[in-house]
Amino acid sequence: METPVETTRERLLNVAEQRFGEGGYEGTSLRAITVAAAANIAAVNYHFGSKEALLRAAVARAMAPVNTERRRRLDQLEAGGPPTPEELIRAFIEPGLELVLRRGERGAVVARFIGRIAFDPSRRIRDLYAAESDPIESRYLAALQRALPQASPDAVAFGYMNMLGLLALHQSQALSPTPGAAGSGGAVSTEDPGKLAENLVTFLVAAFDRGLRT
Amino acid sequence: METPVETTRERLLNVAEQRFGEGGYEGTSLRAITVAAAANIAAVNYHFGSKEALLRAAVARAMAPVNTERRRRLDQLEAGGPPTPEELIRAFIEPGLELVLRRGERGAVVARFIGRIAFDPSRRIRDLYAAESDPIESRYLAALQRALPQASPDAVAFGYMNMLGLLALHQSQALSPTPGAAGSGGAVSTEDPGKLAENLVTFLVAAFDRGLRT
DNA sequence: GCATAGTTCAAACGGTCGTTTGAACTGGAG
DNA sequence: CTCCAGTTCAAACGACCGTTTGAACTATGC
Repeated sequence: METPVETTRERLLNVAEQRFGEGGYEGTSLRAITVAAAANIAAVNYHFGSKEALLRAAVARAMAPVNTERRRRLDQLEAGGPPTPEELIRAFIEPGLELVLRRGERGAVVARFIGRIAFDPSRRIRDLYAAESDPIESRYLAALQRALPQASPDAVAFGYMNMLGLLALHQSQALSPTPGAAGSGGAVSTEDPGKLAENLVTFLVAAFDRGLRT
Repeated sequence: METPVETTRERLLNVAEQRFGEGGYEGTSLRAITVAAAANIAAVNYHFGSKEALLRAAVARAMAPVNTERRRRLDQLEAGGPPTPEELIRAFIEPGLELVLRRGERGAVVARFIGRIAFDPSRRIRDLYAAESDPIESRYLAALQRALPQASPDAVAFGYMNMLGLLALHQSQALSPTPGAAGSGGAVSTEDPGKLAENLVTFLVAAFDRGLRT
């Protein structure tokens, strides 16, 4: 088996999503990234052009398989009869959690990266994430509206935003309490990605079914 | 009416929660804060000691009335019969949204500040928020467990974390879409704080009632 | 051999960061 | 008035930031 040599570009992307996921965009320096990636600082500007362009490339690479899987599931659902709310929620949540958490340690890094960037304090950074999931968003909204005809467009959008936000929070692992905190002794949902996805779907299905007024 | 002269310390706290709420901790410089507050840079270290201590003081001041109101509501609920899940959820959500959003423009700034800090990318910053709402958290968890005896402790903690996360996301206004985005044309929930609180409570009550397995 | 395009490198650029210093100002107490 | 604690100030500290430069290295094609 030939050694799959990682290019400098790949190492930069790998380290970038790890570090950006830990400290956020502003809280992570290019020097910290390039040192960890065993690359020269100038390599960032050579391969990507700027710090923000590096982030953009990392977001695009991380979101690509998630978007592909979501599109595939939506196509499949719409090929059959009109999908139920639960089927639509599954088609959104599971690609975001399972596809990314199932493959060991590295998947958790990618998930945390996506979840953090989605709710970065800076609007400009959040928009980088939004731009990557933009086209599929209106498809979900339309499908949810058809599956929930009694709910107003505002209510559907409200539910969709809550779903998106909760997913991002679990991806970013920001909901796991501080190890030394007074509350529960940890392990809220970090045990098994599959179980987390199942719990989150159940939670959201109940909320969508009876929690969307007007 | 005598002029209520703002002290330098107060102006620093006011501007800090505004700027930290916009750009996050790492993305906001002390110089940006002190210029907007018409104060000298050294005033921060004189009155607070460091940038992080300024943030800590701002978080404490912003959370104080919310925590007080939550305690008051919990006391009142536990004085009567065993509270329902809806009553507990209201006692958590409404102090976080109404108490802070009802008083005009300034309340929205405080809410955004709290919501942003609660999910700052840096663990150390998030812990500053957690430390401020620490003692009341176990009270809520215990009360929720009593109100939902059929749910496991893990499930209750899962629901509580989702509630806390969704509240913070709405407080931070991170769920309002980009003005120019493809999705809904904005106004997901920004219309009226009271309506937002009502929608969020309804959403969460449904999720707690039928969405917590095991 | 030589030329060439692609990549890496050490070093430096100007700028901004949080923090510190020591002097200047302020207003009430003795 | 003098004194003094409390506060504000301009200026500078060293460190780190993202970005740029221009030379050095690498590998492939002729």
